[in-house]
Amino acid sequence: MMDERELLVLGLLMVQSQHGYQINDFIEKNMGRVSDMKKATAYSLLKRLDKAGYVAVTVEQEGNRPPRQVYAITAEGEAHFLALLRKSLGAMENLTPQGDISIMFMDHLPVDEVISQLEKRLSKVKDYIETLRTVPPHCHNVGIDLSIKHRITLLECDERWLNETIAALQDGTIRFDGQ
Amino acid sequence: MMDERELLVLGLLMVQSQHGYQINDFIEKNMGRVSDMKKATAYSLLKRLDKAGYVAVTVEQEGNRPPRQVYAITAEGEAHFLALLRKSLGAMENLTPQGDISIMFMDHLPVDEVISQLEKRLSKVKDYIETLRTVPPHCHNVGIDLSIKHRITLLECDERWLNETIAALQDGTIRFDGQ
DNA sequence: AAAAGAATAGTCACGCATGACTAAATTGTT
DNA sequence: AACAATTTAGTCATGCGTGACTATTCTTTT
Repeated sequence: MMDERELLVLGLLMVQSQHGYQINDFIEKNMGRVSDMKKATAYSLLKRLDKAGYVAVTVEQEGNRPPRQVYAITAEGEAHFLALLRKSLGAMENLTPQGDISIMFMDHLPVDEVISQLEKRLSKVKDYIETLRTVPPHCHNVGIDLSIKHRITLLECDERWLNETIAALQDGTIRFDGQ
Repeated sequence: MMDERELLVLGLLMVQSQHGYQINDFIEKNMGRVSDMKKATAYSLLKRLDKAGYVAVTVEQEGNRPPRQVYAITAEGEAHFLALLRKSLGAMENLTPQGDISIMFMDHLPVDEVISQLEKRLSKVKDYIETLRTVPPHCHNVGIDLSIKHRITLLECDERWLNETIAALQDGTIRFDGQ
């Protein structure tokens, strides 16, 4: 989890040196779909990466604006980035997915309420798939396009599962104990 | 994320009062598949829930063993549990899945190395599906069985995606820029 | 019976993540 | 020209999560 954030920040610095605000801005605007990292976290991560020697900081004065820290990846940083990348590519994500705990305990609510909540979830999933579909293809970067396709594929699978589960709850194929 | 852990602990207490060790033991052994919560976290969560009035603590002395805290859910705790459950059932999980950052940056590695890492990932996914398939059905609790089926469904989808992606990388349907 | 190992039941210091805050410069408004 | 709003660029206190540690009891082994 922490590794992934390190990977993301180092990956952005692999393309070009950036200052803290730029990195945060990019994460919030373009990468909002793949990371929920917050601004303060990006800054503290950069500080840690600097201390570890993976990034080099220089201070830049532009006009009479306040001085900014500019972060650039070092040679060790690049090596570290590649090591993290290999490790993360070969690992299985998602060992403990969020949202499944509530499925486990659904028996504690009446069936019709479970159905209406799952319908809410379903409509959110549909909306999100639509949003992802409208992301324009990123020509010079196969990985980004692949990762978006990956997300869409998994969400479509979840959509199917939700539809089937709601149907099974409605027609009584799935029955709660004692209801 | 924190809500899910609260939901899990309160859910366990909905069935019966437990002491800290029992809860942790249950999470580690039976729930290891759905939560990676650690022992110390369970204890600190219980302390917080106590302070919030959602659980009541009594000290129990058994034989000449050291005294144990026994945690029981209160009426407010049950109400809170049901509120969390509704909220979590109706929410879309997994907005930012782990493991996808590395997909985004795969362009930084040579194609054949990407393929071999994805093959590693694929074999882990397959193994995990096998493990989940051997979990015995839990007769009196529809939710638990459903959540396991959900996991398997999503993992099978990921397995298909990995197979397709590896194939596309191998036969050159997907090409890296400049390679 | 003595020592080693495992199970039981926690505590605590430390590190990461973040909401809330600060503060200057720039742009827009009247 | 004066004032407000927005953008830019951070900092900091606080809270959550956990690895590592403590300490007692129970169970084997030798």
